[in-house]
Amino acid sequence: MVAASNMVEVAALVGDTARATMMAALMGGQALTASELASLAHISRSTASGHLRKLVSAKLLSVTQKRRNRYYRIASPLVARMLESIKAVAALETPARYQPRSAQDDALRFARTCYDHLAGQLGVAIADALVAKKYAVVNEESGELTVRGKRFLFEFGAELTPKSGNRRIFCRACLDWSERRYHIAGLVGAEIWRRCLELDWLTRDRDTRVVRVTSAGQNGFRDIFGICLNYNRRAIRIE
Amino acid sequence: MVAASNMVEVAALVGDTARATMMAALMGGQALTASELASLAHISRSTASGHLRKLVSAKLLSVTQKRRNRYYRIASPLVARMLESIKAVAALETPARYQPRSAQDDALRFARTCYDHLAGQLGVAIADALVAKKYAVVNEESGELTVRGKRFLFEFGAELTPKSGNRRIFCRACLDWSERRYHIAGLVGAEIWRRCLELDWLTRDRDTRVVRVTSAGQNGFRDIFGICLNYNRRAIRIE
DNA sequence: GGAATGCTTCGGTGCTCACCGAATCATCTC
DNA sequence: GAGATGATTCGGTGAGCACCGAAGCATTCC
Repeated sequence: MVAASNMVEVAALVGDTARATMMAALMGGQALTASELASLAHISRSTASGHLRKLVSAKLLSVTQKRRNRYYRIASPLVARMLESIKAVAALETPARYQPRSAQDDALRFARTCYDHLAGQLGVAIADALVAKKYAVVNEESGELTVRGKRFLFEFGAELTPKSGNRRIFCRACLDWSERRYHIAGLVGAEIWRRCLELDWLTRDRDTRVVRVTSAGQNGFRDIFGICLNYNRRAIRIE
Repeated sequence: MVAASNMVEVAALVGDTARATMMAALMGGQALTASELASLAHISRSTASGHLRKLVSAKLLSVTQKRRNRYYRIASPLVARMLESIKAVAALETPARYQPRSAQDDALRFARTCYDHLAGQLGVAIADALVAKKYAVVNEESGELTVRGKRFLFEFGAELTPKSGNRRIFCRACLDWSERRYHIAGLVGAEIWRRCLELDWLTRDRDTRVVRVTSAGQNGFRDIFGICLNYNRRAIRIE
């Protein structure tokens, strides 16, 4: 019924431990360099390079050159969805030993770091809240702060004046893998994250990118951002 | 972030031409024998047997023994969804050459044969219509006709008296792959299909399992079954 | 019981592909 | 320009696995 040829190629690309490990590492939405991916997958740089070339030419990954490094990332939400669906089938195979593991996944979905800013449900909720209050405009691959938004974040304690000589992008929309919606990156995103840590609203897990909300954060997000967090149920409501 | 091991195994299983061909052949929801699958994939029976054993033990396929034959089928909707998502990614890879192919897929989704009865949106709509009018009870892996349902189908022209010595299942629910809902199989399903052909409501495509609705069928399904077909948009509404 | 059919197991062959190290290319720093 | 860093290309090696035919097992028909 189907032209299976391409399907086979795609599945075969995922069906290798080294490649799958690299793609799994990229599932958080972060971009990583070839060397980082090589060491994560425990293979030599040359081998990794070959794998990455195949993955890019099959459009499973995309690559952007930045300075001397080449950053690889998942090419599209479609690819992420595919990897998730494969994972879902794989989870069926093993009886029930991986349930605790999935709790970790849930935590990652709830709140995690992406580079130097927040992602997951919490990251998306913050972006939504800023948009709802007309503090920001966030659409496909671009983001902007309104004047009122700049004042709001200044009062919140974010330092939004770019350091001299720093060409960093001010505000950018970053597609959230697990939510398939946008959260805020760039200097604005980084400063929100920094300030949340400073205020003890959030803490990081050791060795993972999981972010946890303190009770101070629970109150703070509700009072300042109008975001109601229910960590147990992983539900987020914007008032 | 993920235990990639099983994911790799699953993807590697799909990442082989022979296995993928066999699974693609099963995507219609039909069950096929080992020999049929072997010849479809152009491999020897022994090779096919090995592949099928792996696919079953990985729970991608399930197998049921019936008489001398072993019938293989897709193990769960989750697996079907995974294969679809892989196909979706594979379709991205090639520019736009496979668009016409997808029209064929749409036609299969709309109406197709499954063994000797109807499947696809049309098959599911008929099952829904019979349930809505309390002519049938259809739930997981079982189906039943009410007394009024038997009268209705008798008046429709279906011959529901089983031939003597025939142990065929009378009415059975059959999970529709593309719709993820049930359509009606067994003698009842076969007779509905036979009568629709007899009335010239439906025609088959040559060499495929695609079923097309004639204008007589368009009227008939609306007047007798209360099913409104809009083939262009592939939408089905039950009045 | 004997023949036919459907499927699986076994042993052996050959090809594909993941892997590495060394060399090369490209970019950035001093 | 020299040196450092990041990434790729190339040639060669080894292991895994798809494949087949022959033989064996199970079921059904005569």
